[in-house]
Amino acid sequence: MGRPRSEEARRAVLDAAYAILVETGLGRFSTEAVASRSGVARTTIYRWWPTRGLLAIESFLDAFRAQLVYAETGDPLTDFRALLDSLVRVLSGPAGLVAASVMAEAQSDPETRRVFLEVFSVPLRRESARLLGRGIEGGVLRADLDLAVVLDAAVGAVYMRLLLGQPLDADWSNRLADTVLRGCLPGPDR
Amino acid sequence: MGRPRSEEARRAVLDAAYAILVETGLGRFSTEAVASRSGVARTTIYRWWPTRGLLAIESFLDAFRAQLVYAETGDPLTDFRALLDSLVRVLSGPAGLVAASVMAEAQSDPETRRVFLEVFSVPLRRESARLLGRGIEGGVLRADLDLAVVLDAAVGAVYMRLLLGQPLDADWSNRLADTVLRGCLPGPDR
Amino acid sequence: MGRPRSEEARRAVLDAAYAILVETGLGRFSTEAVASRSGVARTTIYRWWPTRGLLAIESFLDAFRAQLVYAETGDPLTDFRALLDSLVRVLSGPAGLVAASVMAEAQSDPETRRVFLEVFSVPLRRESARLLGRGIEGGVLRADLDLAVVLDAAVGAVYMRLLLGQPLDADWSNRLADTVLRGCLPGPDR
Amino acid sequence: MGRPRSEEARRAVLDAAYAILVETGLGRFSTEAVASRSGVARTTIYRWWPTRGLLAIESFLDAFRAQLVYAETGDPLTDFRALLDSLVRVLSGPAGLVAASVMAEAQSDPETRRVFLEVFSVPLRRESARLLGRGIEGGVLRADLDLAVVLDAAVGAVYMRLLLGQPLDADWSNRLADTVLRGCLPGPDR
DNA sequence: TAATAAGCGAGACGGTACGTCTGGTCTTACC
DNA sequence: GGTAAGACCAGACGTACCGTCTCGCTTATTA
Repeated sequence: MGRPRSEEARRAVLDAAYAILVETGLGRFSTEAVASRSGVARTTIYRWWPTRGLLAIESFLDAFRAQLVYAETGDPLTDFRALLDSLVRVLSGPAGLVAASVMAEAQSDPETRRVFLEVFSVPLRRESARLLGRGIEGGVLRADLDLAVVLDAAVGAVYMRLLLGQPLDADWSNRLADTVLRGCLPGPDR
Repeated sequence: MGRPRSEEARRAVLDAAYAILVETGLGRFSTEAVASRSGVARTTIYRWWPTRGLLAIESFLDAFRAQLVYAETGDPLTDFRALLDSLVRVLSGPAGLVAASVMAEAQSDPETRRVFLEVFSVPLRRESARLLGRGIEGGVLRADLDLAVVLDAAVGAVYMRLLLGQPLDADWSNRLADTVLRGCLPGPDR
Repeated sequence: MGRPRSEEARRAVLDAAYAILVETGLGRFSTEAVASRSGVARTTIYRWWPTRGLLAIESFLDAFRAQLVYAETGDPLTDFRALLDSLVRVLSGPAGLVAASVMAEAQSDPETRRVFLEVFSVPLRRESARLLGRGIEGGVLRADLDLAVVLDAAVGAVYMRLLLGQPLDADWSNRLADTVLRGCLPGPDR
Repeated sequence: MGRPRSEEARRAVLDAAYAILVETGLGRFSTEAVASRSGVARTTIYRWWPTRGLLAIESFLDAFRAQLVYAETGDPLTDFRALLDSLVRVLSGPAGLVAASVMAEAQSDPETRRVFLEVFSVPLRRESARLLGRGIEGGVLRADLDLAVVLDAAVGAVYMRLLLGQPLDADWSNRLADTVLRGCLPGPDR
């Protein structure tokens, strides 16, 4: 009952949060700043986003979702490359700063880490694993592939460059895919 | 001239900073807390460590240095595995939490990022690259290896698991080395 | 709109400020000390009293007001003596220390001086001048009295003894009135 | 034994202290500021002037002494007027700000008050009292004069205007002398 | 003429208080 | 019952000075 939640306020908060993260990073990302920028009262923000981290995550996902391409050409290797490339492309833009902010926040707030894993990291891994799995089934990838570790290496490289502030671009993304996939091809142990 | 810097105070500050980062992470890592725990005056801390991040880095390096093994058996691949394993072993302990804190801090303080890169990341890469380079010279690794990307993948995987709070252990470290090195061996492009 | 100001907090601050000034003088009169003694947050104090001096003045006036007697017997000379006596009596007590503190503070803060003049000094002079004016009208005081200077002499003597830490008592107050008024009586220039 | 005190340092400190008090008042009068302005080490200042107040007093007296005229024309009333005028003239200049600062400091430091009384206030009163005393002896002033109170009124008026930031000039000084002396002349009690 | 004792500049140290910023919580009025 | 406004307590921020404490260097006196 009572007055329904204001969608207007929700949008204003998420937009302001995203903008602040993109423009100035975590440093100036305070409830105070979001409130003043969005014109929404601080109390209202606290009501719906109990912690800074959760607000950051939501504003990130909100902007990130649907930007990631889960294309399906039939060729698992091509699809995997495309997925990696898509990830890199998105993270090289403003959303990258927001993602990095969320990971930083996660270091001091376990709840933020949990939600980040759950809503972003795990689904991404699941999809990637599915593609590689189809490669195995199709015989284009080694049957004894250590899937988890391959994904750690591929995705970890992206995260690392993001967090260290090193450039992410399509060329690098291709070289990453080359390097990772080369170890996944079938063939004799040399 | 003037009164010489107190080595005692320096040690107390670094120890307290390290302990706080290990025990409670960045959340409670304030100059205030370090001062009160170390018994050193807040002004003294500011005199030597102008920002939180630099204090975190120094306390991390101080504890990290010499824990990392740069062994040299003559076999570059074995040495590379040992280095990776050593990195994982150190980061799986308390120093890992401190490293993660520093990386988080680096997201909001460019100076922290710069120093972290300079004093930790770059030297580690340099050493790793040297080992792989010797493998190429010796013919046990492909001549056309994309060294930079291989290191991104190997080290990135470690960073990622660290930051996402996922376990780092010797078994995983070995599997990571297996996976990474497999793609580096010489052989026909398949 | 918004939450209304807490009268409780206001009282606690003024009382604590007054008590500190009385007990230890300006030396230990810090926002910090008032906050800790009153139990009111430092930020709340800053919200309402932007400077130390204004807080001191308000706590002084708050305690001083209504202690000063503006009696009216019909005889202006008697009333003037009573006013002077009343001033001396009040300033010889705890409020005297607070008044002295405010005057000291006024030496380094023009705003404090301005407010002190406006809310304390000027009204006191106005009332005194009114009494003496009625004496002139009634013919008991010289018509060519230099009112401003007479008040400078009468009130200045009180201020001076207060600031130099010399005793203020009824006997002295009477002698002061005698001395000042003697020069104000009508009579031939001798 | 040992190295003798540096007169150069002493002068530099007193000059700097005086200049600071004149230019910015007590607000910026810190040992730090005096040290940095004078080029003398902070420790050296503390060696010779244990408290702020004593430094202020010394720098004041140093500049004030000999500015005050104790002329002696033979006519005590004229001499008294001259003394008052001289006091007003000196205090209306830069030394006035310094004197006011010292009195302010005296409110939080009893030692400062004691020394101020001893080296400035008491000698001034003594000289003034001597002049008025000669007036009584000569019969130009009432024999039953309340000397202490007359001086309180005369000097107090000057102090008060100084501390309240009100102008001190020769005209006012003459009117003050007129007003005060009028009550001191012999004649019937009216 | 060397030792020595005090003065001095430099600058670190443990502290206190500053005035500001932000975090969360609360209370009130309005919608 | 949601929302805006804004007060409240709490506590960290980075800075300015405080008064004390080593230091190493300088300068007279005295042995």
